[in-house]
Amino acid sequence: MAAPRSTMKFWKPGSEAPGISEERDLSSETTGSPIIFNPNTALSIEKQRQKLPVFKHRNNILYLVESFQTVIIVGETGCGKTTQIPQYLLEAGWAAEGKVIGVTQPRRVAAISVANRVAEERGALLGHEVGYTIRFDDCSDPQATRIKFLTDGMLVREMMADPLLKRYSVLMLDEAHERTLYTDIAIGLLKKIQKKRRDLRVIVASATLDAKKFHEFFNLNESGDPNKDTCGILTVEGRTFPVDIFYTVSPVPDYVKATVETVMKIHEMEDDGDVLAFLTGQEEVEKVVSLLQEQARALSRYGMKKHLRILPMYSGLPYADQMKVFERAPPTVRKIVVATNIAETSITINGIMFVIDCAFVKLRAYNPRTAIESLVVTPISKASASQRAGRAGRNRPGKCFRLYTEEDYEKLPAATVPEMQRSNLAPVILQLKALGIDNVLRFSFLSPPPAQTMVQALELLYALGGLDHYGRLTDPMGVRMAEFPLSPMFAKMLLESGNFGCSKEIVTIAAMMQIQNIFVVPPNQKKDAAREHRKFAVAEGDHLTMLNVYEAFIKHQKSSQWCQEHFLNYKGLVRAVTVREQLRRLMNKFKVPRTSSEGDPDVILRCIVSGFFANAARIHHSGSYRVVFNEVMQTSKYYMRDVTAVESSWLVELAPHFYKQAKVKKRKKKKKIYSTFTKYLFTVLIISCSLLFFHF
DNA sequence: GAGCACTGC
Repeated sequence: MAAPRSTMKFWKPGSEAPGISEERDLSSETTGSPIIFNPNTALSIEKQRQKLPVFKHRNNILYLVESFQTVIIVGETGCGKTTQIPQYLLEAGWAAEGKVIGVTQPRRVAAISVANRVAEERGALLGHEVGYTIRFDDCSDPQATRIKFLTDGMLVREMMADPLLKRYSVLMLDEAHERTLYTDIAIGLLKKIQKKRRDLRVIVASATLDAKKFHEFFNLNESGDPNKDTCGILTVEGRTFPVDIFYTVSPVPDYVKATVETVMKIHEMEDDGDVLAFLTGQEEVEKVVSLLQEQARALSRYGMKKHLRILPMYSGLPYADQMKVFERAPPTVRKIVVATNIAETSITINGIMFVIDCAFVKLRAYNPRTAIESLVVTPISKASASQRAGRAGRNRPGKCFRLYTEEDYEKLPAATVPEMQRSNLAPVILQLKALGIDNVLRFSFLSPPPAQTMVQALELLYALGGLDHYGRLTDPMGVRMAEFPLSPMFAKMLLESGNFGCSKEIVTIAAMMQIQNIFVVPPNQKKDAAREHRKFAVAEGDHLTMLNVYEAFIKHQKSSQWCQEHFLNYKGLVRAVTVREQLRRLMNKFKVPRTSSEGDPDVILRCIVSGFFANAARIHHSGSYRVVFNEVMQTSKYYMRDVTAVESSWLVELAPHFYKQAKVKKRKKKKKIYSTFTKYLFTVLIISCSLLFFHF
């Protein structure tokens, strides 16, 4: 038998431009050397700063910020915009008289690492002149901090206390092209603030593709005379290496198999360099990893000099396993990272020279008709394809193998649909209302969401009691709901828990439901893990099961050893403790009585229904058995996440207007509530939950 | 009978 050979055929289009990536090199910023105060180091930091491409544009940037209310910076990867522009502004006096220069990031780690880097460049201790603010971690000083990095979600929160953001002279929205929910909210709100605060400057850092859209959005000049524009654009070239793009000769029938074959082909034909393969989910990643391990074993039997180290990467992977992808492989080993979309923007792995792109991604989608959010495998956008390719050119020239034809590439949409247009908007609308936006339908959205989704959200908020029938925020219920850093259903459940006599338990359940992957299932220990997990399971459902897990964790002194023995996510549980504390503080603020159900599950379940009544499903034709759920996931089938069985009479009792409405209106309306579930009744019936066992 | 892209407050 010969060593396995690949049959994958690729070709490289003659005119294809190298892959362009829009992202900053986060890893080099995080691994920057520690601060050493000697003149040589200071000099070298200064020299390093001057070598960055953005330095040439320093005066121009300052001129633009002086002249325009908004400046769009098209900053390519590695140009230094994130770390340098705030410092230029500081040096030019934009942080005088106690004002602050704010820079937002979509992700927490990015906010921390960039703040670290800038503090280091200025020879400052983090948290003084340069600081950051993320949830649970405020490393800034209200008096001393001049440059503040924060998550965009945090900026929106700050607007609740300071609607005109008076402390800030300049706000820079970094990575705006990613179009996360909170970046888009911040953008809309900043435009509104700018009309009242002519002195406030906004800098939007974006990729080429979106620059024009941002410009049109922020430009308040209606005269047609470009001299009166209030928004300017500047492009700063980046510093990346060229990436050769290869397409398959013909369409690929199975990208999982094709990924394996392409990895082997690279290993066989190409020079040294690590490989990064993109797939859509955990299952595909593990499948490819195990197929590759088989192939690698076969290869080693033939005495190949170079070995393969195959590593999976997805967010549900235990932390220690995730860290393995960042370890440098010895020269005799080629590292193969098989990852989900986490590797597209959230993490950067050094040393990648080859990228394999399957052309798909799992994205959240929202169906306003059924009010169901789901995860759907979708073709990626051209912007995404280019971002993936760019992952091969960070340290030296690289190659990207696309598992699709050039013709199919041309058919991909230019950009991914912004999150704002594919999410449940109830949390967004509650926030906007709390920020004083009365007419949310007329809010200046950069990309307006579907009207039906807005109406759906308004209806839900009304049913929860957060809005009155004029659509105004209710006081106190709506006002308080908006203050919780949770979705409105959770907030309602928490605020009602005192009345039900179970606030102690409910606050734990709410905190636990914010943590993903509480239960760890290592692929090679599935049975052991399931056995341990079953010990926590209760018949009532997932919510009480999670309560069990949390209470056991506390009982065992939050021991990481204990977590390991029971296949529980230690870091997740520690986070649940912190989240719980924050929620508890808010509940104290709103004087929600501290009560305990003292072991009676019914009050807890009724309280859950008071928040989640809109997420009710019947799981049997007889209609006698009902569940409430947290989320619905659509993969190959529909799955519900975090399910608990409830009495159907509770739904009518605890949400009379919601369920009466369904009865009074025509049959059509009634159908609307249930039909989505009855279709796949059997799926829901059998595979609906993580630990709950239904006995039929 | 056995699944879950990725963030964020």
